[in-house]
Amino acid sequence: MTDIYLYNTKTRTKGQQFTPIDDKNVRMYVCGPTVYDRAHLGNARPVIVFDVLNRLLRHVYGDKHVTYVRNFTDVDDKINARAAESGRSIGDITDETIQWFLDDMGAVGAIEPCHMPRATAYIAPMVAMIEDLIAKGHAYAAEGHVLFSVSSYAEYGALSGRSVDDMIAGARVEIAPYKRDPMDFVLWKPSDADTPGWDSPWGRGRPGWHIECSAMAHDLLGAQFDIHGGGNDLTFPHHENEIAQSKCAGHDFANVWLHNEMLQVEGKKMSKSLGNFFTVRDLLDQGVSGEVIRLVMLSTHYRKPMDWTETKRKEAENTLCDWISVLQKHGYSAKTVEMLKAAGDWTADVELMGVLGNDLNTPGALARLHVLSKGRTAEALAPFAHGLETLGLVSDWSAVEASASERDDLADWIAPVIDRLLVERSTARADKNWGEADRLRDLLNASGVQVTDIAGEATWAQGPDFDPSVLEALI
RNA sequence: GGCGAGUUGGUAGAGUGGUUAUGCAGCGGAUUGCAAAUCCGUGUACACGAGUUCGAUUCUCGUACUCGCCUCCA
Repeated sequence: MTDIYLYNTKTRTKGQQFTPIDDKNVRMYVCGPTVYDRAHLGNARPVIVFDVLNRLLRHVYGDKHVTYVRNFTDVDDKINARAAESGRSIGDITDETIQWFLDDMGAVGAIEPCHMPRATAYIAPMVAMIEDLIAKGHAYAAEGHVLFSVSSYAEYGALSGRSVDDMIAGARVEIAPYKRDPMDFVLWKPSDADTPGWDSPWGRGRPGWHIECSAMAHDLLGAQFDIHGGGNDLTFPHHENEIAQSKCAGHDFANVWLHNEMLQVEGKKMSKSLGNFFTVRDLLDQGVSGEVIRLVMLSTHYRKPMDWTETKRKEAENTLCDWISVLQKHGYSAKTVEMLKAAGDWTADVELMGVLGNDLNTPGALARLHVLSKGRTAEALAPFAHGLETLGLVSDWSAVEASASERDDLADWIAPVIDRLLVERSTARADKNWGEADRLRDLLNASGVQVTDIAGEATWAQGPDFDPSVLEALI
């Protein structure tokens, strides 16, 4: 069995081996998106990171023994603003955005979590939790708001390593007349007639952001669960506040906290003002495949800042192309994989899984894949193929087979023309007319056709720059 | 100001108290009519200073620089 070690933000160490509370039901909660717009590339990082962890946990504990929850925050002032400016209903916007998110994340190979709760479906548990916090003296109502009293929780700041005194000195906190303490944060806030609201003991209103995750995690995973994940920008205040709420409500909450580092683009923070802001959908539309996006993401460890660059995109495209062609050469298809499974040859590479289990060392796992890809037979390549599938880089083996024969999709005139040119070249070569032979080869290369000579036999394949119009112009 | 992370060879990027990361690029070789493709081989690396140690890129402390968060942006 693969041992798993995870860096726990709470203890700031990789520490001891991961041991689930219940190995028949390993539970993980990851903060999902606020649904008001297309997911940008940075949004994809935690999705992919925790998808890898989900796959690893399933590998180790079994598909049936992992519960993965990722929420949708579908009540938020940004959504309200988007609705107001577009004139569309909030429901329309959130429904559409959720579908976009699922499509885009599916494209980068993310398996859907077991549960994807919407915050608006959990208002009642949130209200109940807030009432409980008030009853226990950790929260108070004021002017239609309910606030969490930070001073009532002695360990506030433990996750992020901050002290309340320091933060107040920093003075970047919102001062409001209804707050007893500037650090107190909102659990419930009043809604006017134009904003979505639900009836509550404190009047019509809507929940604060932090209480959503506490309530949904509790409802779906129980008072104590194994892993809580998210981007490291959420460490404070979001996760700190979740912990305060849940602990004060009497829940043990998450054992292990994981945070991925941020994503940059060409060395700079992705931002609209720098003009380097783009969504996952933008890349897909440009023809960058989801697998390529995923491979680039996996090439940097999740706890380090990752830089998205054009160079990396290109390299990932080449690597993926090489890997797939290795498998195609050995006739990989859905049937091949089935046969390997039947023969008991569909096994994980122990070293690869070990590397992955060591705090999700995906760059190390990719290095191992490079080594495994040197296998000489279909059987010898099984751990390689298995590894590709485990990392989510290949999900459909019949597609691998299909792309090997995509020559069939070319226009009818192309293949015969290329074949004729190759025959002419063979004749020239037989006559030792090297000038003519090379002219024909250069012509094919110029149009992006790869000519490969093996044992005197010439074959061809479309290169990445294949352009039939160049071929047409040259003949 | 507070908190945290990082600094590895041309480049990307792992890792380790003494032993080959890996990819790309480069160089050499096999192969080829010449190439391409493929295969094999190959590197001068661990910011700086001090300390611990038989031995540190790897541990400790300090310095410099970079970056992130503290603004309900993952």
